[in-house]
Amino acid sequence: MDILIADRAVDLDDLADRFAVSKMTIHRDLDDLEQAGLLRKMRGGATIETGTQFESDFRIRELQDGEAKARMAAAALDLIEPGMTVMINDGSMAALLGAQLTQKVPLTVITNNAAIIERLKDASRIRLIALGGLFNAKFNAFFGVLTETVLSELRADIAFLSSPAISGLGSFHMDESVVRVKRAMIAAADRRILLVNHRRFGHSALHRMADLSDFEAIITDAPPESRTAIDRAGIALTIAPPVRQQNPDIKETTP
Amino acid sequence: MDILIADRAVDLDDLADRFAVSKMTIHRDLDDLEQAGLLRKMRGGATIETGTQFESDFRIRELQDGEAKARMAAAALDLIEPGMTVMINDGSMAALLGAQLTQKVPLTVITNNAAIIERLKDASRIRLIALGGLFNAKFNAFFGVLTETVLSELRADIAFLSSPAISGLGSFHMDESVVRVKRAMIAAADRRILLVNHRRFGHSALHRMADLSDFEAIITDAPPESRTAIDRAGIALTIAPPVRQQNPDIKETTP
DNA sequence: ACAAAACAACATATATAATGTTATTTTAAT
DNA sequence: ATTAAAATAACATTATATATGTTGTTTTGT
Repeated sequence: MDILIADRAVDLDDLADRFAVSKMTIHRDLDDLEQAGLLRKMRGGATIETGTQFESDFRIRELQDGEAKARMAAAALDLIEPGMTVMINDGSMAALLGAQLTQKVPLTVITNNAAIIERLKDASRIRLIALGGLFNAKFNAFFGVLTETVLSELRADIAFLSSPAISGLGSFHMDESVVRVKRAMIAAADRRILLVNHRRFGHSALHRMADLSDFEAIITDAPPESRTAIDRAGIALTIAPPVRQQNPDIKETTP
Repeated sequence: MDILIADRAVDLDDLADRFAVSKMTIHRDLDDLEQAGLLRKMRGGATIETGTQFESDFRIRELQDGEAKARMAAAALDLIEPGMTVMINDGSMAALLGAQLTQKVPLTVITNNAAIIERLKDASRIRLIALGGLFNAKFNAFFGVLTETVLSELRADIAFLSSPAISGLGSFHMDESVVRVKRAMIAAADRRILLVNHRRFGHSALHRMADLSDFEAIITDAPPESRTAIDRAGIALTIAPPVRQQNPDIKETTP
């Protein structure tokens, strides 16, 4: 998917070559991704599915930058102590962090993220408070008035938010109902942390979600260039640097 | 679990014998079941978990009477028309009905049942409103103040409730927070239907959940004997009769 | 103190999933 | 219509995950 997003199209023979597998395997994998609606198979390769603007689909996003996300999740995990009440929003980055919460039990976890709910349901020593609401398949989470109402009655020690677009010192989102829930989370938490992938910098979107100064810290894998404005504004920045692919002992950190 | 429910206790050596496996395998399996809270390991065997009175755990129940449940679900489904807002509570019976809701789309479904949420998440033409709350692993659903609060702001055309204990003209439940959510559902629906397995008749429990007269109809697979009192009280009763086990073409109806 | 039971650690077996191979069918360009 | 590349189907192979068994050691209740 990374290659496909970068090049808009991939060649089947080339993929078989790169990954050192047979063409049949590539065929099967592309079939699966087509089935999931992530690409369109063409004779000799595949192209990105039309309508999938800038990697906006969560199913694509969760296949991207797995390594960097793991680093960011680890950095976020350092801020969590057993006994805390932790709030986490929608998104694949958040889902990854959510899955690792079992390392910090006992914990109370509040989330509208369906992936996290499913994952933590049967975890021991985790009080799981699911935020209900109207299910949104695109973001794989629950939103709406119900969600916002419930959030107004809750309080968390720390909230982890993520954002698809960072521009200047603001965070943006394309969906109004998502923004409202994120804002409700910001209002319901004592400490607020923003998790943001380097790809998100320099993008904007219709709705302003928050100012970066609303957050106690920002965890990112962004390269130095993107961060100067933030540094200047004096916002704490934790960097989980993108990992050099050639390093063989990376894999041990992926779960 | 069947043996355990029948005999109240099982012997480890005996189990290894019956299933023709090593004692170590029995040890491990019993460990898993203990972990799941279904039994208590004792030296030389296991006993049924205290508090698990009469097969009360949903994980046990969902292994029982699959066929009768399918019939009851079908009867319930007849009451649902496309376009309705349907509310469904916790329980394995309810989960089975929930899974079949895709046959009546478009539909708005409101539920606190984790199995139904998971199942209907990616169903098309179903607006899924999940009731949040504190996750309860025993009942595989969400409960608590949050759930009740949210329910007070919702309204459904029809609600399907289930009950673990029917005694006389009353319905009972052992868990207070479950009762509160079920009551909130009763209050939030225009029409109310009770689904009740024949095993549940003649049992009672600490908390009264509702009077049978609160329901427009009761769907059951109970034999005539259990129902005389209900019939006399003039409550509508739909019977989905228990299926004769010897019929080989039963299985095709189980999903 | 001592058998029986429980457990841990490793070995083996079984089941499941992923990948590869080969033969056959489909496809697009001539 | 012909044909070579690509796609597919069916089966073989390999890898991985899961379940079970074995052995030796520790714990437990009498």
